[in-house]
Amino acid sequence: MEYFKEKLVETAASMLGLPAEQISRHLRVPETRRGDLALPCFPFAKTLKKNPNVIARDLALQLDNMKEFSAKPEGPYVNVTINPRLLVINTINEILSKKTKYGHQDIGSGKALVIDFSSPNIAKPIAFHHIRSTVTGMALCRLSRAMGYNPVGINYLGDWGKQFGLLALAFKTFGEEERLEKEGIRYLVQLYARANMAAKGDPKKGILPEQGFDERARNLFSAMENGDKEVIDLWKRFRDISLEEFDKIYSRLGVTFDHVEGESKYVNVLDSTIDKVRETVGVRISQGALVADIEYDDDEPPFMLRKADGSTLYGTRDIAAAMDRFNRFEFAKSLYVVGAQQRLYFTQLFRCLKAMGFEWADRCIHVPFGTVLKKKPDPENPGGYTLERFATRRGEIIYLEEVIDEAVAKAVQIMKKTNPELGENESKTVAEQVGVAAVMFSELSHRRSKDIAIETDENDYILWEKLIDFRGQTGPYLQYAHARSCSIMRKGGGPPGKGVDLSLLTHPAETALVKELAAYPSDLKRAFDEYEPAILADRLIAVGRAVSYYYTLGNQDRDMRILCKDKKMSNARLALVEAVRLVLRGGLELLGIPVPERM
RNA sequence: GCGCCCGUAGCUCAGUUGGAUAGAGCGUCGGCCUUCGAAGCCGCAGGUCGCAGGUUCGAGUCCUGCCGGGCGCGCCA
Repeated sequence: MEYFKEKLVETAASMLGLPAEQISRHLRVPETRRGDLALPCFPFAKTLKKNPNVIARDLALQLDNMKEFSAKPEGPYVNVTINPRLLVINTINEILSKKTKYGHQDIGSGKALVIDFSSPNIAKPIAFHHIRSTVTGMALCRLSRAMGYNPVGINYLGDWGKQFGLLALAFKTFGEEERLEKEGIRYLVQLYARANMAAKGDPKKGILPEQGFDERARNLFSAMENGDKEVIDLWKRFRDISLEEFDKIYSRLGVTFDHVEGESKYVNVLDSTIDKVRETVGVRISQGALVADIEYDDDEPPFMLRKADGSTLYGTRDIAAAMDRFNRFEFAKSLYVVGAQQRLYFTQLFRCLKAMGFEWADRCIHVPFGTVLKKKPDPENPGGYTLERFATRRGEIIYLEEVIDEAVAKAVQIMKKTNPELGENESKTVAEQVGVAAVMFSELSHRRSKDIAIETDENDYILWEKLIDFRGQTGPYLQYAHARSCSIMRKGGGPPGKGVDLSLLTHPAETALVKELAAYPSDLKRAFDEYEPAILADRLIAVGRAVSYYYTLGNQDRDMRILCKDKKMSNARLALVEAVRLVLRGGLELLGIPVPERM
């Protein structure tokens, strides 16, 4: 496809005497019935001082004479159809030779691209909302590798901060050793909820905060920062318990990191970090706290480095971490896949780094995403609904593990009916893969900026059938399309060797399918450029749809089957299906979604 | 109150950075299993693109003002 676009732009540019860039900016994909590419000529009318209809007519004439295209003017548009024979041959051959690396590029030329993602807080379980940063971050790692970067995935644990003072205090005052031993992280959640209650109370329920609890927690965190052994030992236990729990989920999701490190890594350099800020941008005391003296908008809260009680905040640790990352990796880009709530925070962090004189501050990019909300029926407005947050501080939480389990259970159920002949082992593996795909893909199929609403009934019971679906635009749908392509390849004896006549592929369903494949590379690039894996997900859905339709043609008409009587035709179709298989597989792998060969 | 994000079919979302008659999935209804895998395919119905102005050859897309929702706005991360 890129070849044809370039060819078109090149000829148009030389004919009109305009820079190629100006042409390609306006090149469009029109409605399918009009052709494959379209060039509106309004934009050139002014500079060339010619009637756009005339420009279109002349251009169409020229393009129509080339072997690559047929073209006709329609008013001020040139509609171009790529020679289907060439497009089919060109696209399929390219895929077959590049395999699952089709569409990959080397714009990164091996430079490091740091991705800070997942980054859960210690002592809290991985909740459903963590799916966002985790899956998006993983996909961005793989996408950046496909674009020639060397990704450095960092799981930057929230393993330092006041909440550990709170938690340690809770454990010391009313913790039960046996329960911590047995229940692990789930017990920590309860402790945390109880600690929060003690510290802040619950105005809704009329519960008052416990006298002095919050202050004692704060003191305990200060003690931690000063190296108090008893608290630190406790903290280490909480951390170990958490990491063990996290690993279970990461391995189910197939998520890996190049580095797992947390804020605690920087406790020893906090003073020198603050000194560095002081020397470069300056600091001042504001309401007892130490803040960075950068430029602020009106009413903007200051960027805080040290609280009035002397303990530090995450901002200080993030400055240290950013410096450390640049020193270690000399990154070309450094992405922070973190919720949109922290937008203001990150603009301040980057502004501060920039003011400190680090030119690489411009390479730091916050990749934000929307919030996970609860959507439930509105009792005051029948038929309507309300959106609210999950009250994690009160212990209200959806465990990601639970969601995956639910999806896997559903996959098991379906597979009992549809594919009972799979052995027990494979069946179990595949059900896991399908369930995981359903959960992961539902995240990857929306633009990051959208909030996610989990539907519940009026009693907060999750409507699982709305959350987990295997039909339509889903992960399992793509896995299914892929598994069928594998099945056909198995029955057809694998991809054909040399001497395949791809020019036999002239059926509209075949050329339509090839066009979906041909659009893959540019969408891959765009998915990376916009840090938006959903663009790739959409592309794969389009391929899946086109190939599913194509398969179905063989139901009515045996001559339309891939494995038809005509050997030459069959070989050509096998080549096409192999190309589809490679694209689906390559694309799903980039999204981090498992790709079973049967299901 | 101020700032940022979102608002497109009953629901969940696309819409290639300003181009032609706004597209998918789910759901509803109706079809296709003597299947190269029905987790599939086809069809019908469903839209004042939140509202009102503006910019121009052209606006779902840009600007302004409203409306609705989300998020943020100092010692949490």
